[in-house]
Amino acid sequence: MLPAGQPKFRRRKADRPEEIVRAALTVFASKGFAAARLEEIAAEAGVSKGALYLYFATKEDMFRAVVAQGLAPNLAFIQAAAASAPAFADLARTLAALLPQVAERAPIAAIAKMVIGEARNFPELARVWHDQLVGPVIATFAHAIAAAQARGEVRPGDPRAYAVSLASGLLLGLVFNETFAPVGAAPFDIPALARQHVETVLAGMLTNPGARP
Amino acid sequence: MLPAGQPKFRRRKADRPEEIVRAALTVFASKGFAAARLEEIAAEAGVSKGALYLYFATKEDMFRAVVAQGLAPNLAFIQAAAASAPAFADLARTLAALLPQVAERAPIAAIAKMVIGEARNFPELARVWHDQLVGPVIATFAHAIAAAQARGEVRPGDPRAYAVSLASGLLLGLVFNETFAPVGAAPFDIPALARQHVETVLAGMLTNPGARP
Amino acid sequence: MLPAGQPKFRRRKADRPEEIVRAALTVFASKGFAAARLEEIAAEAGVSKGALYLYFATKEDMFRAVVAQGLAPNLAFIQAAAASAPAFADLARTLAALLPQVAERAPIAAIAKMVIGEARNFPELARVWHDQLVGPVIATFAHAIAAAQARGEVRPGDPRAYAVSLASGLLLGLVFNETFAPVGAAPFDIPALARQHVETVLAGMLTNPGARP
Amino acid sequence: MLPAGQPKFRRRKADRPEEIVRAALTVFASKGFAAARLEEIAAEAGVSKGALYLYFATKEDMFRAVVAQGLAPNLAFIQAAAASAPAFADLARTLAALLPQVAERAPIAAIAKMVIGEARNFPELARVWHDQLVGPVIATFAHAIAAAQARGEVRPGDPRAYAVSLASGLLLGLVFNETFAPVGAAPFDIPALARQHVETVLAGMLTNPGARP
DNA sequence: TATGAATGAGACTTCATTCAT
DNA sequence: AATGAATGAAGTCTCATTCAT
Repeated sequence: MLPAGQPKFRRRKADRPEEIVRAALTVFASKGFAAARLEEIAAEAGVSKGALYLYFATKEDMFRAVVAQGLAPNLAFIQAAAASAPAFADLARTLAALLPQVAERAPIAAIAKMVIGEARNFPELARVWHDQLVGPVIATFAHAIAAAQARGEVRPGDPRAYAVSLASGLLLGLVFNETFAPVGAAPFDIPALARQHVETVLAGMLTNPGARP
Repeated sequence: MLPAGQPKFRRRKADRPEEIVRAALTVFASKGFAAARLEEIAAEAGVSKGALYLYFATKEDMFRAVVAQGLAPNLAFIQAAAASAPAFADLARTLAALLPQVAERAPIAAIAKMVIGEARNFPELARVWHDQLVGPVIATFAHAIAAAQARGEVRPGDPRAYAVSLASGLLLGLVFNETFAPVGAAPFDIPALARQHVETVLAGMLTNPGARP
Repeated sequence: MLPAGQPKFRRRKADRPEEIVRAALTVFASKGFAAARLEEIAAEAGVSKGALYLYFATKEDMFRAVVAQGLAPNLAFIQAAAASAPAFADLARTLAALLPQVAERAPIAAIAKMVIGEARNFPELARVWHDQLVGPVIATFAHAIAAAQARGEVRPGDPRAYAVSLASGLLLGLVFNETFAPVGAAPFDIPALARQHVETVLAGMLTNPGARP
Repeated sequence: MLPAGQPKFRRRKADRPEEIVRAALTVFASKGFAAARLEEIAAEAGVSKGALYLYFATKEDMFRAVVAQGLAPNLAFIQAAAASAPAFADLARTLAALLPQVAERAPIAAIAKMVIGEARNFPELARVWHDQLVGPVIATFAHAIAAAQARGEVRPGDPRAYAVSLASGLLLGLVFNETFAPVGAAPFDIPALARQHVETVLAGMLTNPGARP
């Protein structure tokens, strides 16, 4: 019952969907889709249960929005990195330095966990993630690696497998921390792990690994 | 109703728990804990819903049994491997050759996916898996790596991180296949991936990687 | 097994129904009909669940048998007592002395509690108990009281109500003990309570109560 | 489906718990706890099954609420009566006149039947009823009776047993009507029964019962 | 006759979704 | 736009009853 024209401290309704998606991410990531309760998401978002239905038709739609929202920023990021295609080793090192920062800011790991965990229940999401993010990233790397092999910089071997090798250390570290740190495991220092892993894999891939930093 | 000769009841009490756990694994692994329906598990096991409760008190107990059952064989396997500590590189190569076979026979990947996905909902399971399997495996490897570093065989660096680097390629390949192959992605050849990954990482770790196979 | 003709220590199958009814009484009396589980009755009777169905078609039949079995002995007892109709006061005193003994031996109170508690669920049983036991007993007493009133021994008043007054003390005492003694209440000494109650009521009923014992 | 003008939802949160308890009392009293079905309670209360869980966490909680609700009014009533302790005989006569009215308005008998019938399944309820209602009432009466004995008004004898004798007629009459009237028995006129019973017992208790009304 | 593993209908309970306010 | 009481379908779990042994 504020006098008209005084919406000073009222939250903008335009922000609501984003707030809800953020809350939903938190709950979905910790409980999984089926075990997540809309009541908890509503509470986390600071709105009523009914309000969720003003922005999303169903719980599934909310989940899709969460997953989709995790896609866009990464897509842009990766494409930009790939477009600037420098020497392959530099690309790898740049990503190894940047990705941990991204992972700490954006909830990539949480969303990836959801995609992996619900892939059987939401195959469209698995498909979208593969077709738009995971597949292109692997292809981009594999392409750069193949080019480097042609130039004699990288040893023979399956370029896609090399791409997996490069990315795997960071991902496994993130998953380990997410899964076991809450039950008392000593967490990994993700940036350090990423750095060591990429240097190690690069040293194993390159024909002339001499120039180690 | 039933065709003659189809006994309505079978009496195989001793076999039932194992059959049910196998069926439960299938369903839990594909749907997750919360989305799995006991009706489906019962159908998969070829028994009635009620029969499940002759062997497991609750759905949660059934899940615990599934996860616990995935633990024991791996424990034995890993301990045996670690006990025979040969030169570090040989150990790594041996495991890289054996693990893909194990992973294809036993549903390690499926169970690991469940542990990761439900870690927040079943922290005891995450704890058991860490304390009894994941933690010891990492520790065993880290120990062997540190020893090799002391002998000058392995370059400086965090031994636990090296252990993660070694294992990560296989695991990421398994997860990729589990997640994206059903939606049309080209699956990785797991043994080949494991071999190339371990060779690459070893080449990057060892001070004198000359002796590549 | 045993050589034929040597059934020495085997329980007679002729006793089974009785044993089961006894066990059923115990369980029904403590849990009520609906909350009683056949498994518990079977365990109490020392037989398997399936064996119950060799003697009773359904759980309800078992309950009916329990209630019916509580009926017969009491019927005979009461009719014998009424047949010998001496001076009314002596009848009352005799019963007041005998009934507590009966109540301690036979589970009248337990069965009565069941009849009262399940009267809405098993109206036939309530009807049988009323028509064959409770009604006749009240009628017998009311008849004797009316005769005593005609002889001037008992004051004016509703004979049926007088019958209720005479019986009520014992019954309430039994119910109190059954209900509240298990939760720590000091139980009543039933024979003493019955004696004092009957003497008190008689003293209030009789025109010349002088001859108190 | 619904006739127009019949709102599907009513919003009466404040009234609901009371309505539900009333409905639950009806059903629990007629069926007993275990045999009562929530669907029937919901229908009786005019709400959906799910709505019950907005106000009570479990069926047991609902039962507890029903029993507890039958406790408070009686407590107040009895305490008020005992506080005004006039000559003992007057107290007894006053209660004999009042209690039947109370019993006809409030469902004391129904709730008492439930407490008795479920005492073994819900010992806490039996304990609360004893400690807060039945025990104090008996103690209050016994105290008044002992005082009257000290003044020479009441004959020797166990005061607690006298209290039971006084109360028993009314209670047995109520139970008889509840149990056997539905199957065709002639019901007792409860106020008349209570009056005659109390006068009879008083006449038997008092040393000088001359002043009979 | 006796067993007890197995069944399946039915109960309690949860929660995504609706809608009067 | 927002609320939250209310719904009802669906899930977990219980247990009287059946039947191969």
